[in-house]
Amino acid sequence: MNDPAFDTDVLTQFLNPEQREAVEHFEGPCLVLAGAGSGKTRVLTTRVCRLILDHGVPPDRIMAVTFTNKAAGEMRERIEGMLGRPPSGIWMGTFHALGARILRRHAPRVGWSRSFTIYDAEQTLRQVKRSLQDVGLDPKRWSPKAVRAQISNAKNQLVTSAQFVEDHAGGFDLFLKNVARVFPQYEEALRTQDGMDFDDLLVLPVRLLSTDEDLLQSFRERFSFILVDEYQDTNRAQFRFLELLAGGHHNLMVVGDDDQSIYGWRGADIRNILDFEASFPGASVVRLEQNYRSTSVILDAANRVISQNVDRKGKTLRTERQGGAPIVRLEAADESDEARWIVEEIENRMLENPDRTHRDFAVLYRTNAQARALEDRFRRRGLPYQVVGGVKFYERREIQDLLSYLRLISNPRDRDAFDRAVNYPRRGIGRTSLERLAAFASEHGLGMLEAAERAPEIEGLSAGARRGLEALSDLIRKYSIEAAHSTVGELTNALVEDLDFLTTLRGEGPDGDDRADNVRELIAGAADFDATRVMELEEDDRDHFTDLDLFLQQVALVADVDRHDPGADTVTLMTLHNAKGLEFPVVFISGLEEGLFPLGRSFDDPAMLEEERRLFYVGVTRAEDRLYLTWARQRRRAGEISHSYLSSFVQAIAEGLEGRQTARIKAVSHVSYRRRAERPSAPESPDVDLDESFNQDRPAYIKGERVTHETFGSGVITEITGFGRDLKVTVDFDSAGRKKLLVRYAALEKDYF
DNA sequence: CGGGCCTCATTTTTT
DNA sequence: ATGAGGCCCG
Repeated sequence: MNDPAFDTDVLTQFLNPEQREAVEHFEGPCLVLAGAGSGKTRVLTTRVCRLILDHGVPPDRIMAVTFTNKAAGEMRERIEGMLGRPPSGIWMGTFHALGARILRRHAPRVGWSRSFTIYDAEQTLRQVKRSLQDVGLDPKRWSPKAVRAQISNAKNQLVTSAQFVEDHAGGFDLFLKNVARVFPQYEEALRTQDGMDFDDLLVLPVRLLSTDEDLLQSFRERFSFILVDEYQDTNRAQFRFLELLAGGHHNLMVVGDDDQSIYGWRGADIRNILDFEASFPGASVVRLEQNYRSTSVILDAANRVISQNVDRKGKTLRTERQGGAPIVRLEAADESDEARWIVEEIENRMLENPDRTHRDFAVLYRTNAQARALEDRFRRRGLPYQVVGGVKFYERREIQDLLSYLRLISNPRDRDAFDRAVNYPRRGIGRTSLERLAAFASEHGLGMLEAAERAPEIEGLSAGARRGLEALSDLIRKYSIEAAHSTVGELTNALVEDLDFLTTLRGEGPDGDDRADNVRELIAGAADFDATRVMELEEDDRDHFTDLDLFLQQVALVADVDRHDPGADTVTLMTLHNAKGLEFPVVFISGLEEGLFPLGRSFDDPAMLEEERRLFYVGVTRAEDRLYLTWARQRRRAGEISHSYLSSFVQAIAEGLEGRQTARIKAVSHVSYRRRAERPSAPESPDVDLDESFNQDRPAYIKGERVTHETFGSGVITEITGFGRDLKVTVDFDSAGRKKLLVRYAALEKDYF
């Protein structure tokens, strides 16, 4: 066997003194303030190895919390590489995944079964809607999304529904009063369906650990060493979770960067990291300020940006990579002009430097909606790309439809799954039948599926509906038996055949083939699924869950970034939030316009503006060699064209930028315009009058006039209604027939022939 | 009961 | 512009 001491020397010999100090930290609390690109993953993994090799800590006494499942997987691999064997027994994952894992064992102590279902955002929203209706509130009047946000907020602050009712039921805020009505009903509904929302995965373990002294004790003994990555993005519930687990021994190492705290809107509390030393007295603090990623040009810009923030611990990154290519600031006419330029620039860079491949490039943006214009260009140009996030695979309609069957097989009380499955594919069961079924179910205290099994007893059902319900319940029953001894792959495939799912999809019009492809991808994913890899099961867990249960548990917790494939040779397109923790040789940050980034809503709140600035900082520090900051003078947003000017974030970098313009800008720009666009006198001014050439496409329309539409072709205006931004025209198109169009959306051109 | 048409909101970021 | 959901009619 190897000599452990030798191993550790090898592991630490390339670390700098600060990194080594962190790695060699043994017991007690420790805060590692790790700047971007300072090698914190390396520190974390090396420390885990050192605990195991030098201090003889068994791997199963270690818990490591990461921000994404992917990060957990990578960490596991690196540890395995250093150790020369898999670190079996170590608990590694996101707070949510670890919480779920605890609950998979102990949920019965708080009122759920061990095979509870995890509801994603969509399912949660529909449950909120049902709950609104159940307490007699109109979901059209009280936005289910706002209610959900309020409930989620409360949970992340560890406020129970009872507490919420106490605080708000008698208050003056009508919205909060209504939430106080829905909240308890929502909680109860989830529990009777054996379902949990994401927040429950944090809240319930905390409840479990703070009410069950013996259990807490056993967990504290089990996990003698706890490591947390991305600590700056933890919220109240997560803090409490750590506080409980580390409460006895205080062997807690947290790694984070207050300058990269970007999840305040999700309840993350930057105070967790700023106040760590107060929360855990005697904590040692290590600062990692040596950056191994970026050139000094990029790092200087990053430092300049973040130094404008007040609420921070303060640190300055240094790098040995002096100099570097200048940061390019690009001005484009609109979003497609911007996209076109980015695509061309990537091609040029690749021509110029044959070592560059597509995977070296990333295009980042503030909002998912911006992906569209970019994607458009990439596709047209045939440049390989992958979009991370946006329309999530598991949220696609056809995937949800198919999953609803699997979910129903796994948990027959899943109401949301029932609602979906019963309606798709159509089987002659309509609204009236479902109302009858629901009435029967609540009358007899049954779930919907159980009620469906007793369809023959239900009054007033049509023969067709009765047959349909029986068919559904037979199908689910058949597969429930099947699930006990089949793999998910086999099960899913058989189900798709049985339902004739693919044929149904293909018959649904132009998207049908795409949707069928997605379903096939899901089947392939299910076939690939290897239950033993999802979680290291402990002995008595193995026979407790079916393959299907485990598959669904995993599906519920995968994030978008988890699906990012860094090995694929494609350009990566994603939001700045998703880019956290990643790095690329060449980075484009697009849409750098005041109002978009920073987002307009943050203007009146200094704390929000600081968070936006941290987000920009995160973006800038993703770049290794080259950084591009692009913006467009006008952009379609929410269907409307908005005019804007360069983001104040870019203006703050000021020096050393290489200013460039697209060909289209060069063609129309004049000096007076540019001066105003880059240095606006006041944020509210430069709306409409920026450039005359951009306002010419607002002609007055006249009845009888001929116009051309991009897709409908040529036609004659027959009617004009509304005015201002609601101006509508009715056009008789020569080939497309009569259409009513909103002028501000439809790109109509006057036809002069 | 189901399909088709109309209306409405949507755009901040996500485990 | 686009997608989802609601409403109406066959």
